[in-house]
Amino acid sequence: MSFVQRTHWCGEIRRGHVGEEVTLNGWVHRIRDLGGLFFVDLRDRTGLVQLMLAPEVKGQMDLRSETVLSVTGIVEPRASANVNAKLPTGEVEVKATGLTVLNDCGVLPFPVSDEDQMLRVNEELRVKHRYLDLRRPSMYKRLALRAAAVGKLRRYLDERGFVEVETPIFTKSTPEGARDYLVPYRLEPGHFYALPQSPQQYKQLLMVAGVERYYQIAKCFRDEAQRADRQPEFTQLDLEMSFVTQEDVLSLVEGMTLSVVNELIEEFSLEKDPVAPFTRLSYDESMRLYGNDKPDLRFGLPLFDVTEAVAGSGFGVFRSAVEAGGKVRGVRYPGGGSLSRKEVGEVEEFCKGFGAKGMAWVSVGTEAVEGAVDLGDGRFLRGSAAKALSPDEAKAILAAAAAEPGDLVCLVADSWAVTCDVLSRLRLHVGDRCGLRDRRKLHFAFVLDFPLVDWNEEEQRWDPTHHPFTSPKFEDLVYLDTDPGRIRADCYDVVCNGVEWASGSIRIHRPDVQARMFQLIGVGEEEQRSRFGHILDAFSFGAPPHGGIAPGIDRMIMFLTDDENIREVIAFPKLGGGFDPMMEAPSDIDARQWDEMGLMVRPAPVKA
RNA sequence: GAGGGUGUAGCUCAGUCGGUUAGAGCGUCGGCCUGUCACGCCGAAGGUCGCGGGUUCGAGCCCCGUCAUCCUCGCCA
Repeated sequence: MSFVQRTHWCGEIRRGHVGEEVTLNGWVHRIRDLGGLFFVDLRDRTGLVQLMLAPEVKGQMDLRSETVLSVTGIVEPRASANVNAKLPTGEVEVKATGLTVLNDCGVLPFPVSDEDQMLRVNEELRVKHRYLDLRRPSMYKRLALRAAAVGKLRRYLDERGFVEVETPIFTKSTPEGARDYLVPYRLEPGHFYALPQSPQQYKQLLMVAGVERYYQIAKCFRDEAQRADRQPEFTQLDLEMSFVTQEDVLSLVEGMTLSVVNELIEEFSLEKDPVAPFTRLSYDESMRLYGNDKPDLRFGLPLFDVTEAVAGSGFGVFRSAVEAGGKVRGVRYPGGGSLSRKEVGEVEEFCKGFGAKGMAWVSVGTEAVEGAVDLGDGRFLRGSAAKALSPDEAKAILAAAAAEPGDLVCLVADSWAVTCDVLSRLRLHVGDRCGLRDRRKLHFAFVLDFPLVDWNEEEQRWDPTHHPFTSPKFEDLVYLDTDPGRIRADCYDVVCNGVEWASGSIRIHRPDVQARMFQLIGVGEEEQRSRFGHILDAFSFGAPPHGGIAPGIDRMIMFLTDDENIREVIAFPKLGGGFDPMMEAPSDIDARQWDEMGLMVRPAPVKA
């Protein structure tokens, strides 16, 4: 079928086009039928323009939402009273002279033209009819933003001598980390390919291959439970460099991020402040000040530690925690002193929900209200711990917390790990409640010097924190036999606003160091051969020193769009169980395919 | 694997203490309307109250089970 093709885009028609004949192609966004006059907002991917159809032009044609049109007409100015200030094209309209319906549209499953209502429409329905959902300008903008982001990343790296290399999707299972997605191998039933959880080994092999600077926009596959920010397949900017130090990798990724993100903020008019150079902090600092390895640095409220000050306290909860080798740490809740008992109870319940045995609290005021303890310096203390603490202890806590009158000071006494976990979450919770997590800010930071290994209590062994090829810091190798937990790695994360964005490391390139690493994490020679033989072989042929990093593309877009759900930034996402309601995948296969693959399904085990 | 929320018209939701024929807005269909832009006005159609079982004289509502979905914990080197 032939049709008249567009001479202009809907969204670009302006006063300057008045008098011109234009042809537009697009979808009917919305209709206003006044009987003798018929208005259509015509939409293409660039925007909307109003068409005015006289009765003789419109005729008996059946126009409804999402009908596909080719329209020819004259651009006319609107009378000042009729200007629509909400539209960039609102000063003009196109008076149609010719109109062709290119395709009709059925009754829609949801209101495509109403962005407000679409915010509440059931997700499953949106994903099932994704091709309609993506017609919305806000969704198209996400696709365009993502494409621009990937394009800029590629350009940035191309200009710096990186080579984009594709690595296989059909690869080998490495039973570690996440569950693999498996693909049956027809020629040898019982053998399977695995889809890559990341191209980690390939990129290191490319360094052995002398590529020196590699990157890839890489799909990664992990068969694990879903979360708001996790999909079974997701995209990373995977990159690796040879003959580099940690500093080289960091400065590259920082420069790239600043350049690309700031250009996107500008070009897409995103409601974000320009991104500043990255903050740097060590893993230890991060745990001490924020309780986790992905701090939200948009606000302060660092955790504080009063273990020393309350070690001999009359407050039994604190004393016994310290005697058991634990810590007493806390976080300040600005203005929390005005919370009711019930509200403070809710904060305590929040803490208990993450494993705290309880939460002690004090609040400080300047008036001698009933039940308050006089600190003798014009300040008065209330709270669950107020009476049990000595004035010196109380003052030490207030000083450590930097508490001002009116603040609530929340304290948790427990093991180091529990205080970190509970207080890091409480800090974010307080940040939310106090409105400190500013949507305009993107605060990027490097977290450095992660431990090389951590102790796996269940298995009674050391596990790699990152992966077995991560290089230890040379100067820390002296702890290898005496205190492996103290060895730091040349390993780094980029975090943004409390979310892990990128993770990378300098890799081990010396066989003797690699052998000691395997020894430390309890991987014997036989297991090394079977699981890592190919890469160890490769390293024996002159592997250069190398390292890399892999930022998440989906999350990068989420930062920029303020989406809290990763589905919003993926064209065709899957639902919670990994199900795609549009394609109806995964699906059964036909009998012949079962047969060809040499597969059968075992009956489900009977539940106990 | 565990916990919580949701499930009523095409969409978004209301539905009182368990009690008459399950409602509203939007959309759809029909009619009217020459300056609308969330057009307006009049009218109509449209329901397996997720599914199965139970309690009850009577269940959208209570109970048990189940399915789907969302969020969280665990998990994700």
